[in-house]
Amino acid sequence: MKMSEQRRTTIKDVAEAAEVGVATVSRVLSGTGSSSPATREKVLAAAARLDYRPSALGRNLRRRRTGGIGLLIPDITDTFYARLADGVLACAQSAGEPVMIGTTGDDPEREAELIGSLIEESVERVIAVPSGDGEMWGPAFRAGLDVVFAERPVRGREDVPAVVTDDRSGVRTAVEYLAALGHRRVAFLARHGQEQRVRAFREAMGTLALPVDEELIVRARATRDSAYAAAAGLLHHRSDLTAVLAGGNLLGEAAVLAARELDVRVPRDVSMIMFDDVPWAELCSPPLTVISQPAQDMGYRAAELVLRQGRRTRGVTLPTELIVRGSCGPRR
Amino acid sequence: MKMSEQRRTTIKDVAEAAEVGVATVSRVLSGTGSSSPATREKVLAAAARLDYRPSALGRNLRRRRTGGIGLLIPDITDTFYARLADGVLACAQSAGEPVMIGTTGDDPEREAELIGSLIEESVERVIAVPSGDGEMWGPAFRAGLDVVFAERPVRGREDVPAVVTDDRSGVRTAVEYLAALGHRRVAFLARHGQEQRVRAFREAMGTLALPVDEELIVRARATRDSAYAAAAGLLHHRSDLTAVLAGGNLLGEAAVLAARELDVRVPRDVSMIMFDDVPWAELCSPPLTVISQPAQDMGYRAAELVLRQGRRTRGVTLPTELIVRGSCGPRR
DNA sequence: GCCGGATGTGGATACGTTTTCATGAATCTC
DNA sequence: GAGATTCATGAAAACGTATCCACATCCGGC
Repeated sequence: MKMSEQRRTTIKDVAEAAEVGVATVSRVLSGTGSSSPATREKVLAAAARLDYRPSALGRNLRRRRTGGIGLLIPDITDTFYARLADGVLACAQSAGEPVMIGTTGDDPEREAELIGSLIEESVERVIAVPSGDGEMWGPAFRAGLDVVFAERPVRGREDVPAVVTDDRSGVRTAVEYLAALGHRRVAFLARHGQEQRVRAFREAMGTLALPVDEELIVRARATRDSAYAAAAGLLHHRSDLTAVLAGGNLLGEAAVLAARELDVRVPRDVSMIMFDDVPWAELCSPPLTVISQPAQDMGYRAAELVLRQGRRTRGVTLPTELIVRGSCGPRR
Repeated sequence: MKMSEQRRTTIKDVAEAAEVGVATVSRVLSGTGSSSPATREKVLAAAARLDYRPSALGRNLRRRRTGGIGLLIPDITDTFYARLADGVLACAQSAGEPVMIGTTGDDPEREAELIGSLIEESVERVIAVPSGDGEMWGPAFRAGLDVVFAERPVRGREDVPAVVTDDRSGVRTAVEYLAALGHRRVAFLARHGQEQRVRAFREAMGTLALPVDEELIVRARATRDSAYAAAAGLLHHRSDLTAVLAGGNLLGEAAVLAARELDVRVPRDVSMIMFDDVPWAELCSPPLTVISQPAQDMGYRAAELVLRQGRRTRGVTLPTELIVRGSCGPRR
């Protein structure tokens, strides 16, 4: 609702009330330069009395940059990205920095639009889960943005710091765990863009001398429908598989759902293991064995990186952890 | 990463390139006022050639307001609020408006800080799930913000439009459903701040001539730990109850978890019904019967309201829907 | 007691845009 | 065809801040 428009108190008002110049007020309030204790006191008192809040608008224009950080994620509804965003917010808010958020839906075009929007707003610091390839980001770098990638790097942009999970180690742990249970026909349910994990999967299978059947590597788009279709197709047509590794919580959800729908019993008929630990993994029956990823931490670290972009910094790789619950059993 | 600083192309550059005044450029580009087709053409060509993007900074300062909308939610990790945020983002992005997001953790103090931050940034339009009472919002109204509340209204601020679910109808539907199954000892697991639903619960029970036992109305804070403690306490100490109504998905999750932990079988020992439909409700066993709320729609509607705040508008109440799955059975 | 440096201060400017206002040209009206 | 009206246009002002620069004051050192 709208109230009466009353002119906002500006730095000028404070200057008059404190009987000093605006420059002095600015210096005192921003802590730059020097000022005598007496005037400092006067200014502070006047500012408090008038309930003065400096306008970010004026400051931004003068500094030619908007404070705060921009955050671009594919889907806020996916708990993984929600936790990532939560980490970013935790760090940003404790630093008093506002956060501008946008969802790309994993669509490079929308990503490009959002990047443009950030440039227009002169947001200089951006954390993004990139969906497009390097060229979407050309304008961003040309505009001088400080970018940190999260979850995935962008090939061809290795110079941009990225905070990612240790995909190779995570996948290897999962595959080794399944192999130890006797599984040989392992399927990988991946999202488009998870090529890193697919490569790691092939590598891990190879290392353990397990057969890599390319038909058991299925890709889906980042929607529930697409994930379900992929999972159902896999379970329906490939009855020789004995274990499924899902590349993310959406894929895992789809796999559990499809298994139930097709009367495939877990873990008796097929074992299941999923990337990303989520609250419902404990709720479904049997509880899901997962490779947990520190999503919130990932966001927090990315925010730290982008906030102190002073010194040249390389990316961070965060560890995964195998959490054994009840969805994997010995090969039938 | 940081690239070389090159002066951003301004409206002045475009004016020179097009051999017109800056005022004309502004008019053409913003579509205000009138201009001859010839000059319009020249300006557009020059702008395109220079790849000009108007700076939101300058515009904001001139207009004395930041575009876009501020969004304040308790917890982005709670899928309900994530879906709400998703709705807001969907509407805002299709209108080309940036969104500044903040999480309050249901803490009035943090909420007040975030409100202050929004005022400082001159964000004029705000959608909020309020945690504090009316007085937190005093400064916001004094600063002339356009506020729309979501999910919950604020008592004492009935003049502020609010987009809420039809709590009374939702609760009544749930209670009637349970009553029809023969349940009489029904517990309500509520979050602090859900007093509206608690009142509706008492009312519905009364209408059906069921006993209202205040000890069966339990409140928790908005964290998983608190929710679990409340649910476990309820199931542990009150073995005479035969049905539990959870006021939100966090509470429902806790109830399912606690029931499993305490070997309480659903629905044989106790029936369960939960506010808010979430993906995992279908995954757990038995699948959870829920009162679904249109969370994403709620966000979208709130965004619509706050964007066309031209004419005085009242709030919106959205309907709920009972989705029967497998977690409710006849009274044992 | 004069000079050089340090220190505190305020006037003025710039940031990039939108909008008001005045001006000149073009079109219309009777 | 003269006056009235519309139309397109650009110069200039404003938005609120940070910072450069010049000035004034004060101090210690010789």
